[in-house]
Amino acid sequence: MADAPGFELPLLLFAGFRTLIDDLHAELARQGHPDVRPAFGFAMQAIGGRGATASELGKRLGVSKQAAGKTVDRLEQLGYAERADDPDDARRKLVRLTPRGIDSLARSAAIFETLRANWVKELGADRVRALEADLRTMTGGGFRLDVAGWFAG
Amino acid sequence: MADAPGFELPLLLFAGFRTLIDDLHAELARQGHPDVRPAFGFAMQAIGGRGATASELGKRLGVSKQAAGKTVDRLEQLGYAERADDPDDARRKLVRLTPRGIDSLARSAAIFETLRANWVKELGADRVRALEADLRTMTGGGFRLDVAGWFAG
DNA sequence: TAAAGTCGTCAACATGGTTGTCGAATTCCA
DNA sequence: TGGAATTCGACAACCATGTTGACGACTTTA
Repeated sequence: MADAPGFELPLLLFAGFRTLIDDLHAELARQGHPDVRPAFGFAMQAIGGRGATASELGKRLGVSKQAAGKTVDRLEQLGYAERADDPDDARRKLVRLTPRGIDSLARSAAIFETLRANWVKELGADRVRALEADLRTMTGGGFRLDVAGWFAG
Repeated sequence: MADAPGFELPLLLFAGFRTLIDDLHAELARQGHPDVRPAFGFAMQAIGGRGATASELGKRLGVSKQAAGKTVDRLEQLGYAERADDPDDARRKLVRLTPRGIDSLARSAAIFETLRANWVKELGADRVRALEADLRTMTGGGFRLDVAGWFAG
């Protein structure tokens, strides 16, 4: 059997990514978080449990502080994050996840475990481990969390 | 060694996709196509050698005909596509790739072969074939060509 | 031939990215 | 210690891309 054409490799990788993210959000919606968009999950992950300022968030996501601020606006509006004044530095405003935001992150982590377990059941643990190892080799393991802007430019 | 946490799997898949697409566009830029954005490559692929109407393009990309029309505007503006009246149906306008558009597609195909060959050199042909086969298993092989809108919603 | 459907476009809007600017607050250093 | 440099968050203007809704022009169909 001939090798697959080269252009299939990126499409397959994206299809895998997309399948996992779509499954995650379908299950999140079922568990009470129908408003979480993929972009929000990435942003909340970047905010983390200890909170972050808009500038820090921008650096972590690879976007400008202004763009990060807009994302925070959106998260605040949906009840997943809130802003609080920093008592030590009056310029800063600390963005923190609300209990609802933390809940969605915890559920996401659990769902990702389930989804990976599905892959293991389907492909076998060795193949999944090999797939992860190979991708780590080819990508250097540096995770960039910005997605939307990168594609459209 | 413990298994990787579940959330790494999608990040690794996306990192692999992104690495390939970034490498493609770096090389495309070197070969005289610095203006091609990832989204344009997908759109041109969807237009194909025989051309398409804006409505068809929208269906293939999974977006509205209006959004497809805007993408065509952009491709036209950059010299990668052109619109022509359909002699058989005065409502329709056929979008066709210009020679420059066709050139960028041909170069993309060649570059993807080179990139896959790099993966084979690094990982071995068996591992790359296994990776492709596993991803085909988990995704059903249905390629969706819309990317940008899906993520941000 | 009249009604229904399709095609492309325009308009209005949402989202999310960019750069530039700015006042306020903090840090640095001579 | 006090002025200069830096940093933070916000505002504005702009671009790119998506959405719906509407509409005129043109088929297709009943």
